[in-house]
Amino acid sequence: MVSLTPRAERLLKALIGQYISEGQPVGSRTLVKQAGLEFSPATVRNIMSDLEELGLIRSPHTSAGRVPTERGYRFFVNTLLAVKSPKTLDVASIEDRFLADQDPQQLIESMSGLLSQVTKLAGIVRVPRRADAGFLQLDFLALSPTRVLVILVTQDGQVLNRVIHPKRSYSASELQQAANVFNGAYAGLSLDDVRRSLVEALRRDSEDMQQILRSAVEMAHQVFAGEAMSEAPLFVSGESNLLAFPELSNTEKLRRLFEAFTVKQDLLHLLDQSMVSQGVQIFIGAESGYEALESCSVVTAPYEVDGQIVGTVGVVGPTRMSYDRVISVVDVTARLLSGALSHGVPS
Amino acid sequence: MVSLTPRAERLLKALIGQYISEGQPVGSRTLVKQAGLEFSPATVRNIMSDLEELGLIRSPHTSAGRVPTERGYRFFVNTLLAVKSPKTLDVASIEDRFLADQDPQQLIESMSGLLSQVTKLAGIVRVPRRADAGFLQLDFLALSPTRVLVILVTQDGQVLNRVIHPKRSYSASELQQAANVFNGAYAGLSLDDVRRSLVEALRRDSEDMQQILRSAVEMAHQVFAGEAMSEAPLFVSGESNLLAFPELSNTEKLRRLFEAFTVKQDLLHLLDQSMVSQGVQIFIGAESGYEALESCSVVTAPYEVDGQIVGTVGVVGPTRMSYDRVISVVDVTARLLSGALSHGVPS
DNA sequence: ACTGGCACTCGGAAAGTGGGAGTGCTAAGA
DNA sequence: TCTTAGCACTCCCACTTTCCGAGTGCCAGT
Repeated sequence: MVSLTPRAERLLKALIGQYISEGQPVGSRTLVKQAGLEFSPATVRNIMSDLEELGLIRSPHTSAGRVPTERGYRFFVNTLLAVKSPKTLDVASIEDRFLADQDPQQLIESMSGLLSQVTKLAGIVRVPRRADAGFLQLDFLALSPTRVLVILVTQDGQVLNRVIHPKRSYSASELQQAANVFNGAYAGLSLDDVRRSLVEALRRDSEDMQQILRSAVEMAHQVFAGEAMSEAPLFVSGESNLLAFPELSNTEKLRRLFEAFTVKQDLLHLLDQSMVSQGVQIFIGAESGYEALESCSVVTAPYEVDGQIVGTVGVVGPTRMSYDRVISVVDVTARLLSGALSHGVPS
Repeated sequence: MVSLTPRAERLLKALIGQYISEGQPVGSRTLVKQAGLEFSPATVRNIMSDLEELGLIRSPHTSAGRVPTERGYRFFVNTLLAVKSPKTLDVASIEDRFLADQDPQQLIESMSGLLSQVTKLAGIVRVPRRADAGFLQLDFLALSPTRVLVILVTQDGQVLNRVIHPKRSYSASELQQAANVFNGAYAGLSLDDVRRSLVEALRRDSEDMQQILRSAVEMAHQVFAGEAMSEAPLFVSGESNLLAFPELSNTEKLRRLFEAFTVKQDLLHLLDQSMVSQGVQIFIGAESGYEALESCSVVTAPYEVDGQIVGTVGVVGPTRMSYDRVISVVDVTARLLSGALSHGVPS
């Protein structure tokens, strides 16, 4: 890690701050005026020259000012950024969202909208993978002689349902009994394990299985094999906020970016990375490793249920974003979400 | 309605076709060559002049070719467009989507993605308003002593669920009984009517109500009053396809448009309009009445369940779109969807 | 070590230029 | 009377030229 003189640090910080708020290359004169520095433009130029050698800033061309490089941003967030305690206004508007009593699932999904509204950037949220959730119970509900509603509930309160058309019709009590037997047999496993067991059970096709359990397994399998189970667990909101940034108005870049929002693959990988460790993580520009995100930064923070990291919330915006504010917003959102999820949702 | 000589019609049709495929103003010479017309550019110019007077085409400036006006497009789709029977390729790729056995709800929602993929434009779908659906049954499922899962099933197969925290804990059999009583009391109403009845019942707070029904009403009310009931019933997919069109690359217009996709209000109104009558409807440019859609056209078609119109599918794209193809795709999608929904979903 | 001064560079806006595509009009031909 | 060839005209667009100003780097003086 580079180390700078205090003066150079101060300068860099002022420059990045100015560039973030204005979006224009910053010249020595402007910087002196704007930051109220007590030395002259010429001195500033010398220091800038040093910073440029270190790769922290660069000039778009000879007679423009300087703009931060990705490395500059990185240095900035690593060492210069006093993580601001979030504006009370922001916290209040975030907390408001948690007052509404909601399903955990819905609450989590709504976080992307919340983040995009507060930051005016794109909000993203990675929800817990369904397949990893613990199996709580299954129920069969007869809708009509040919249609049965299968309801799958996980330990963390997610609910999945699907209407199936069983081979023969079942009475309500048969269904009840099937559910009971099934729940007894698969209690405590993860959904993924249950799915595997079901496939196994069907493959063996053993005659020794209770008739009623066999029916339950067949019906349940239709739910566990369904695509709802493997759906990409990623939500994005407020993409259109990004249209406001001139540095992203390059049509081709924009296309790539929106493509990434649609395909979700890359973002998902990125969010998976951020789930391995705690606290806010920041991917600046090319650091994410995905071309589509090259002039963007991603700020993420994982959230937990009862101490276990289960997902991530975050924000995507141009590299020129208010890192201090965004970081604190993402951080507090993740914390509040963890809190709301961990001690249940009070009504 | 204007009437044109056959020759003028032919010319207009060729011009619009050419403009749709190339996106450039069309000149007299180009038109003669491209459309293989047997008269000269000069004649074409004369006819164009007439068409311009009628307001069907216009020149962006003196020495450019002509482009269709909205009125021109309107005339085109109204009288010149032989509604092409859809390409077998398109139909096949659409039908493929229906093979997968799905929830009606999911099937409907997936239509927006389907339409956007097939047309390379933005696909939209208005799903049936939950509040209008017929109430089929309600069930209570104890998850834990303090949490009860309420499952609401409508006659058309939609399922809505929510976890609530009742004041006191109920046994499984109590819940069962409560559900039975409730279902008996409210059978056959629409969800909206049920909701109203519940509010009423709670307000009267009558002592003469059975204790068990009263509990059921209280718990049910939490579901019926929830925001899930009033959620905007509109899905949009493939917005990013629209970035490919140069005529929409104007950043401000684009912002407006994407804003409309996010807010949904305006689009919803538009789709509501299209639900009143059968068959494909087309809103060209300003015809929609919404500024955000000013250089866009919207093609919609309602879909039905058992002869009742319940929602709409559609496509949003630039006014310069392949109306023939888009119309047939939207039409066949709506038909296939109606079909799939009406005789149940075979597995 | 800092600063004022100064020559230099370069991008971007403004103004000028030429070419080409397309038009409208007119007059001649079918 | 309708069509067409010819022609003058218009106007955009792409290209160059010019000019200005912001900003730099360097040097010499404090």
